Amino acid sequence: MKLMTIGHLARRAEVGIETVRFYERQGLLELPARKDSGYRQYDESVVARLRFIKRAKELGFSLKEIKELLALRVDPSTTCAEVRSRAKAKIADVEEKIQALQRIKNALVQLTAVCRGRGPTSECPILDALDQESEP
Amino acid sequence: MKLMTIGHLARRAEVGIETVRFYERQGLLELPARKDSGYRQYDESVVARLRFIKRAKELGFSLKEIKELLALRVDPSTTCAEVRSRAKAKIADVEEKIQALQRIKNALVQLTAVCRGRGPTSECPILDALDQESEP
DNA sequence: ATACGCTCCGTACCATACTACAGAGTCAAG
DNA sequence: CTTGACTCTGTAGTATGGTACGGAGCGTAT
Repeated sequence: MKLMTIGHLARRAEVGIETVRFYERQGLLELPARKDSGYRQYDESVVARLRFIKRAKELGFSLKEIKELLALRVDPSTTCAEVRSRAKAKIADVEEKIQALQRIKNALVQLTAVCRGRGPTSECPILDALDQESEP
Repeated sequence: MKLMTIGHLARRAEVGIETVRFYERQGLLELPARKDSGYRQYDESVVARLRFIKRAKELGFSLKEIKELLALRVDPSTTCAEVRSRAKAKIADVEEKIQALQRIKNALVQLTAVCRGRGPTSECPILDALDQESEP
């Protein structure tokens, strides 16, 4: 198992070194192994973890929520039923976001279709389009 | 056209009064009409605008991006072609988000399916599930 | 063996997006 | 015509999520 330094990890995951240490303090990354010198040592899997954190952030999840997503697992203090019920709640959450985005996307599509260069449009076309979305 | 005070507006859109004034300063809401007393007067449409801002924020858009979405319209300084090309860029953006959420959702679904109460699971099942997503 | 880059820790600072006053004026019910 | 709730402006404070030092030690290529 090849290990890497914090600098390599940060470059591979496209985040800053300080961000890695920040996430460690926030409990989003486990405490890594250390060399005798005190240098942190990371394995491959942490790259995926960091990329996940990055993507989830862009999707509007807070670090606290991301931590919860990463913690969805069975362990001595968490039963399978608990994990399942938490995961189901997250799924509902994610589905809501998908639907909201879908509505925004449809509104944008409609906006490009309606726009035909015949002069100024309404105050705020995207809201008009969303309106029609909800009451077709 | 019935007008409402900032307090009514805030309650209807489920945001704080201070938030309304903050959005006004940030240019997300137009300067409202005022009574002689200086009280702001809002019409119905601002409720929808605020709700849109609220939802978009939960989807990971910054106020700056939300402002851009609301500004997608033809006016004396913006041609239809410009609006269309900006809208297209936003659509691509939104589609990416939808896909990323879909992957997370699939990973969560898989996680609930795999979890069968046979003791501790891996370090981080959601990342395992996302892995399988990308290379089935 | 030394120079250059990397890493360590701690603390301080930053941007974004609110949230909470203070002190004064407004409105509307009784 | 007063009382209690609401609104005004301006400024200050908070939470989140980083980002940037400073001064020290580590690592390795020449």
